[in-house]
Amino acid sequence: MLERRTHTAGELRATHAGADVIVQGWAQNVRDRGGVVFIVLRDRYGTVQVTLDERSPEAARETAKKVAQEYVLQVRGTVVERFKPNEDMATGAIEIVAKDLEILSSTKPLPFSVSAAQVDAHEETRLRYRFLDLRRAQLQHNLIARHKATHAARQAFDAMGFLEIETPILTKATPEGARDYLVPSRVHPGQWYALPQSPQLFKQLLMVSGFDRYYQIARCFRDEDLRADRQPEFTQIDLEVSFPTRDVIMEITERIVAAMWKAVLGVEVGEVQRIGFHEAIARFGLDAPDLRFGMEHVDLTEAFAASTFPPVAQALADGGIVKAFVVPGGAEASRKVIDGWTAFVRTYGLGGLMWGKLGDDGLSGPLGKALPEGMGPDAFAALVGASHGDLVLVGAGAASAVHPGLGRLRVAIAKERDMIPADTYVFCWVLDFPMFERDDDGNWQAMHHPFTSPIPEHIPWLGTDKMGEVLTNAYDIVCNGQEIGGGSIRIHSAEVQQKVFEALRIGPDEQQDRFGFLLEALAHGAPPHGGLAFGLDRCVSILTGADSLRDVIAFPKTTSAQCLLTDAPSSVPQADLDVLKVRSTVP
RNA sequence: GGGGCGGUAGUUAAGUCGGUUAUAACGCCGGCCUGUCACGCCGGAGGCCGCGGGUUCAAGUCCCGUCCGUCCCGCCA
Repeated sequence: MLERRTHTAGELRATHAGADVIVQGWAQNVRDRGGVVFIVLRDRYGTVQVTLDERSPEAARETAKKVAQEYVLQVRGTVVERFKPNEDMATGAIEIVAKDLEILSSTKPLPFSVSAAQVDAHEETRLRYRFLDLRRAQLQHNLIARHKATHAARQAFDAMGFLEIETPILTKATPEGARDYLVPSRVHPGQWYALPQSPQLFKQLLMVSGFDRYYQIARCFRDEDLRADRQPEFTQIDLEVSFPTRDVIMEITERIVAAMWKAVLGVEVGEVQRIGFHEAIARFGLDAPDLRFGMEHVDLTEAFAASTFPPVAQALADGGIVKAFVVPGGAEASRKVIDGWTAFVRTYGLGGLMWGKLGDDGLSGPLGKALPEGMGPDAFAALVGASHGDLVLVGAGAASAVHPGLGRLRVAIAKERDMIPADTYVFCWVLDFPMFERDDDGNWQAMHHPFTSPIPEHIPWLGTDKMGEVLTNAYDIVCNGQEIGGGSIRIHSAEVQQKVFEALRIGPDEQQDRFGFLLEALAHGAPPHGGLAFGLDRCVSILTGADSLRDVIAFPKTTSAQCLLTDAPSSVPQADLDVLKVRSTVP
C-alpha cells in the first residue's frame, strides 16, 4: 500500500539514526549476498542503502529477492548507523534496515545503465529512451541547473520591475531571416500561421503599449539545419525596455547574468569588458571572442606586402589579407598535428596554413619562404611576438576565410593543448556592429535585424554608398567564446524604419504586408526602446559544462529535427489534411 | 546541399587477407553465498551483423545505393 514518504533518500544522515522512515524510489543497485540483501535506493535527492537481513521480516526478505535494477520500491524501516560506513556516499554513515519492502513497479530489461558514472549508450538509444536517460545524475543536475537559472532570472527581473508577458505562438512570419515553421489554418484555407523565430515584434508593440519593462522566457522556432549548439525549438530569455540608453540595457543584462551564474555556480560575475566588433575580428577573427587565453591574431598584410611567396602574393593581389598567431611552445608539434590544423582551416575556405617553428636554427618550415625580402627570422619573430620554441601559424587569403579559419583554429588549438583554464567564465560585450552586410548576391541585408537602430549620425548614410559603414546600437554579450545574448536599441520612428526598409530594398507593398502593423504602431506614439535576448539553452550548457544543447533540454530533437522518443514528425491521416485543405506532394 | 566519423546480442565494443560454429564485457534468466557497496562464484539463454542491391564457390568483411545517429562547412543570431 502506498504511504506518504517521511524522508527523501538523499537527506538521511547519522542524525537520523533510530528514526523510522518511509522512502520511495528506484533500485539503483541490488547486491544479494544470500543471507543479506543490500539495495541502493535512489530518488532525485540522492541514494541510500537499504539492508535486509535477519532483522527484517521474512516477507520483506522474500520480496528483496525479486528486486532488480530500476524497480520502483517503497521501503519502511529504521535508520541505523553502519558499522562499516561508506565514505564515498553522502548517506554512507547510515543504512535503512527494512521492516517492510514493497515493489511499486517493475521494469523490462534496461536498454542502458542508468546508474553508470559514464554514459555508454549511443545518443540514438538515449534519445529513444529519454525518460531513462533523464534519470541519470548528470541530466538531472543539468535540468536542476536550468531551473535555478530561470528562477534566478525571474527573481532578478521582478526586482527590477519587469513584467512577464506572454506573446503568441501562432503568429505571423517574423523577420529573423531563418525559415519559418508553418501551421495551416483550418478556418482560412490556404493561409498559414508561422511559429515565432523570436517575440521581437510583439515586444516592441508592448513598448508602444506602455509596458516599459517586459521580459519573457520564450520558446522560439527556426527551421534551419542543426548543430550541437542549435535546436529547432529553443528558449530565449527575452527582454525589452522603454526609454533606455544602451548602458541601461547592458546593466540590466549583466544583473541577469550575474544572478544566473550566482544561483547555479555561486560565481560572482565581475565587470564585463567591452570590445568593438572590428577589434574583436582583428584580434580574434570572430565576433564572439574567447578571452580565456591568448594567441591573439597579428595582422601581417602590410608587412608581407613585398612577399613573393605565391600563396601570399596571390592572396594580396586578390585583395586578401595575411594574419598570424603564435602557439606558445608549439615548435614540438608534429607534422601530422599541423596537417590536421591545415585541414581544419581549409573547411573555412582557406587554401592552407603556413607554419614556422622557432628553434635553434632560426625559423624552420614553409613559412621561411614567405618572409618578404629583407625580413629575417628575428625581425619576424619580434613582429608576431614569438620566441624560441614557439610555432607561428600564418593564413593568407580573403578576409572572409582568414578570420573564421584562424579564429576557429585558435580556439581549437587552445582546447587541444589544454590552454583553457577550468571553471573560468570570461564575459565581454561586443559593440559597434555594422548595420548591414552583403549576402552572396552582393545585396545588403541587416546583420542583426532591420529594426536595429543605426547610430543617429549614420542615418543620413542609409541608401548611399556608405551603407557598409553604418554602425548600429547593437550589442552582443559573449561568454567563453559563445554568444549568449544579443540585442539593440530599436528604431522607434516610422520614418527611420521606412528608410531602413528602403535601403534594404524592401518595397512599400512588402513593408505593408509583412510589417504594416509595426509601422502603424511606430506611428502612434512609440517610445524609444531597446532590449536583448539570451539564449537560455546556451547559458545553461555553459553553466553545466554540457557538450551539447541536447543535454540541457528535457526532450531535444536530433540533428535531423526528429524526436526519437515520440517519433515526431510523423504522417497524419488523410482526413486531417483534407480538413486543412492541404495536400502533400510526397507519395 | 557538401564532407568526416559511427551503426554487429538488450547495451557497449572486438571481429585479421573475404573462409567453415560471429567473440567479450555489462545486462537478463537459473543456482550458491549474512556486510556488500561497479559484490563475488557456477551455469544458461540471447544475433535481420541498419536496410536494399551487386561481385564471389563463399560477404559482418569488398563495391554501389539508401536510412539513421553524430560532428563540421554551407545555412542559421
